[in-house]
Amino acid sequence: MAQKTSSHAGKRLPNQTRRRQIIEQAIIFFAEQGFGASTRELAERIGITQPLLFQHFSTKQALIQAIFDTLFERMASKDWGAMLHDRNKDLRSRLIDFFSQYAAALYDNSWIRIYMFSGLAGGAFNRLYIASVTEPLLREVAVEIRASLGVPHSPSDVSAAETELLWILHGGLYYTAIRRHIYGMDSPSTDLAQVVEAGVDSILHGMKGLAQRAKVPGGRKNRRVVAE
Amino acid sequence: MAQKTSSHAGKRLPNQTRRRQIIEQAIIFFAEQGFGASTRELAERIGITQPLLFQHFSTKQALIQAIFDTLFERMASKDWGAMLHDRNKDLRSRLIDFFSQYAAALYDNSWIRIYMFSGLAGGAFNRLYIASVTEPLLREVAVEIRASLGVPHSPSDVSAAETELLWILHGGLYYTAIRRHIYGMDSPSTDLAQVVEAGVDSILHGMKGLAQRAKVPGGRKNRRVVAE
DNA sequence: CAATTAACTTAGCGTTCGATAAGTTAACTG
DNA sequence: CAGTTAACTTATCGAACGCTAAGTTAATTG
Repeated sequence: MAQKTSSHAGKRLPNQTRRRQIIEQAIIFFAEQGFGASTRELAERIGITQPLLFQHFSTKQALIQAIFDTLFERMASKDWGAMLHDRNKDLRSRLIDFFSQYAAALYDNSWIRIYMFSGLAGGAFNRLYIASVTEPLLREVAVEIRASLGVPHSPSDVSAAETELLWILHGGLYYTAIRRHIYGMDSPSTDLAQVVEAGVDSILHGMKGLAQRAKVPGGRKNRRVVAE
Repeated sequence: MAQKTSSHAGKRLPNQTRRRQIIEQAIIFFAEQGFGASTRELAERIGITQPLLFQHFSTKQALIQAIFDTLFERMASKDWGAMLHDRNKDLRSRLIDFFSQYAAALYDNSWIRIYMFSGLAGGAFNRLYIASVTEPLLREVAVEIRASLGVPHSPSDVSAAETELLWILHGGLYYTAIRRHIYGMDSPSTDLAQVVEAGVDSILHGMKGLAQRAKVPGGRKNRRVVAE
């Protein structure tokens, strides 16, 4: 009764081709509906019957795992680091470029919604991604900033406070994308580039403060002062 | 097998008391499991039978709506604005206090998880909350910062770019909480207060920059009064 | 204490879910 | 072109879902 969504009708596809097609459509489908959505509706959208899904993936969870593997591979294989180390450009331009492109990729291709669904489900996917992609990238950023400030800039020199500050920028851009594309709030008057620019400038100043403060041993651990 | 979570066993409760108990437990339960979780398991956790839920809420969706109403009321009734306008403290202290407490409240009481589930489900809850709570608060923050910079500081003077910069800080803190409490990544070496402090300092600098360079031509809604 | 009310339970309905088994047919091969 | 393989469908199972109807029992009232 239901008709296929694919370009031409019920062709038989080689095993691996069909498998890849299922994964690609499942990424889009589960990103929209969440992992609780039914395999029947997914199959209908692909234009196949539901039991065929289980000939390529033993369980629904196995299909979801294949989605994670695919997305992880896709994001981890990109080379954002190169953009950061291009010394032909000044640091500020490099950072703006890096964060602009990284922020754009974060939303693209259903990544952000799958990522949020996964985090809420409690699996290890997010921790794996953060530990092996995001954290190293932010550390590279911190190293570049420290280098341009003329302070020691081996990876071990980066303080936790500096990393956290970069996490604020990263998370802020992340949340900006969520607000626009998940919550459906459009901020019409500013574009992403402008936001990234202002964010990078702010964080650059903050990093400078942290780096200088770190030189002084026993730096300021000020508690809030409610004074008078 | 499962025993009631309440203090003492199967007492009969007056209508409104039971209703409130169900809502409170449902907040915790759905925050953990998502709205796809079953009403049977919720009932078991409360220590009642499942059909009793439907004597207080006509449908599962009605219960979820009651959760939204309760959480919205709880968050919107707090008076964070007062903290911002306390001129006995300097601006920086006020901002650090404000963002510290707001960030703490964001995670507390299952708020952040319910909020994320809701956003992904596509309802109007998040847009409503942002428009009536978050946006006004950030605008108040921007007004206070502009006031301390000696530039025009009526609410209409706040540019979109300034709001977006504050959104980065807000989103960054939000995402920090997510990372710690949803993804289960603990950043042991820094506490939230220190992160807020660094973030506020960075954003204060960024806001100063934006306010000064505000008369860039080509801006859409930028009717800037600043002369220079 | 008997009668009434209201809180709560027991039993079960129709539907949808993930998953399986068996049968069908398109595509390849010699 | 017959035979084999592999891609795909039909039909269905048991479990879990939201929700309902009818009965039971604790608390209240005169």
